[in-house]
Amino acid sequence: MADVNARGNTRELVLDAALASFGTAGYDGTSLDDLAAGLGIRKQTILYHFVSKRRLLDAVVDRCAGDLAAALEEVLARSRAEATAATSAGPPAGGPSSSDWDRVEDMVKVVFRIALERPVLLGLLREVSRPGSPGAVRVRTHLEPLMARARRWMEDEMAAGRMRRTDAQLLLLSAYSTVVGVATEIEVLRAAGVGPTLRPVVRRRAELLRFLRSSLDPSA
Amino acid sequence: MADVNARGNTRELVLDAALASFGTAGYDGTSLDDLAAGLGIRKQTILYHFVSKRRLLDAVVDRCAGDLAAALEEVLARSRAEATAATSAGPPAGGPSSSDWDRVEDMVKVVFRIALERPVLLGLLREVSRPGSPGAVRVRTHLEPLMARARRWMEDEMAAGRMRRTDAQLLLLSAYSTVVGVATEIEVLRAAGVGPTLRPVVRRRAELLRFLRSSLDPSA
DNA sequence: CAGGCCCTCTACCGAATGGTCAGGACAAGG
DNA sequence: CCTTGTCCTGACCATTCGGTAGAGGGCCTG
Repeated sequence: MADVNARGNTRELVLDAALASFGTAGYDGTSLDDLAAGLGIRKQTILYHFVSKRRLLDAVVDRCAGDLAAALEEVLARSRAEATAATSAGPPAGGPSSSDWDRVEDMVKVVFRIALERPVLLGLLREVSRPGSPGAVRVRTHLEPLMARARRWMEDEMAAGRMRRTDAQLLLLSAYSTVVGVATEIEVLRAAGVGPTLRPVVRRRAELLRFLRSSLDPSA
Repeated sequence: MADVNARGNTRELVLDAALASFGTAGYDGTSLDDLAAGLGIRKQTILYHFVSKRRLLDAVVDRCAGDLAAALEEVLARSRAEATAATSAGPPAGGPSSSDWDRVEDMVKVVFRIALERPVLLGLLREVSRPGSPGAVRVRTHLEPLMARARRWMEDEMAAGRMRRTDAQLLLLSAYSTVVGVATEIEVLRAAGVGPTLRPVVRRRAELLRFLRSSLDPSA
């Protein structure tokens, strides 16, 4: 159909379409022929850029994970800058863990914002988080370093008394599955005819933040 | 493999295996040949009992929905009996809506118990709640009457002032997607190597109950 | 024993799928 | 002009899939 191909960006177009299809129809439910037809292209072109269907999925996962990691990295850097600015401005004894909490909150917020702005991304995550799914290992290798890093940071903060003691990994996994669960919720709502309502998503976010706060805030 | 076929229950065996496979590998990811091979049976035997793959999915959905409906019906009947017993024992002006709330709580509890005892059932629900999935319409036709009934009941209670006024449908859908989301959470946890921990599920249940209470309890 | 009936099997089919191979279009550069 | 490399395509292939046709066997009833 709309083969608006300005030369050279075929790869990107394929990645976009593949993300959408994998996220909605699933990996098995996506055929390379259909994917190509939707782009006004032949299947062999897809196989030229990405050697196999499996590698195409890997590429899609890689790009999404890259986007996510970049967004997190950015908010992390910004948050860190603000934190140092605040601590250099005021005395370090001002608020013991408020900047920690702000950072956590910022992370949650940016993740939810991405989830809302690019729902297909959540669809892919949901699809790929099924055990045994191809690409499950791929997404794990992407997420594991992030998780490990967050976990180390949290455990450091706990050791320093700026966070309450809890099972950091379980907390992180809980937060993760909340976000993935939002994908389900959006789909359920849409299937029930309810339009893209913001309320439930906001509620989930508030729920997650409250849960995190009650688990982490030392003054609770 | 273990073709322990005591004659006559082939149908049930197929239904069990199909539920497990549909719930984990998905509809597209399930092949009739594999399904049959796992039962020490030929694919044509499956097609004899269930005319087509699609109808097999329908049958699986039907049975699951039947089980769920039966469990709900049972707890509903029991709860109703207790309610009438309580109101006949004490004066009707005793507690205005406490039995209402008990009923809601019982329903939530029984659903979560089923979710824990038969996780495959949740897997199927998760798989089938994807829009465009075959069987999505089937599960909708099963769930819609239940939903409509619950909604009417809630709206009656609201009109009578025994429940707080809210969007009943949105509330029900939120509860529904919470339950489906539990499936995701369990899978995520298992994929991360965390054993079948009870805690997060219990936490979700508490969260849902709190949300429902805060939305419905008139004394809040 | 005959004749259904229920259940399962072997054999086969057409369609679709992921993937291979050789080659065409075309721009860059010698 | 010819070569070279990039990008894309048509023709083809092997496999797998869901589904059909028909035969055979156990079993109950007449």
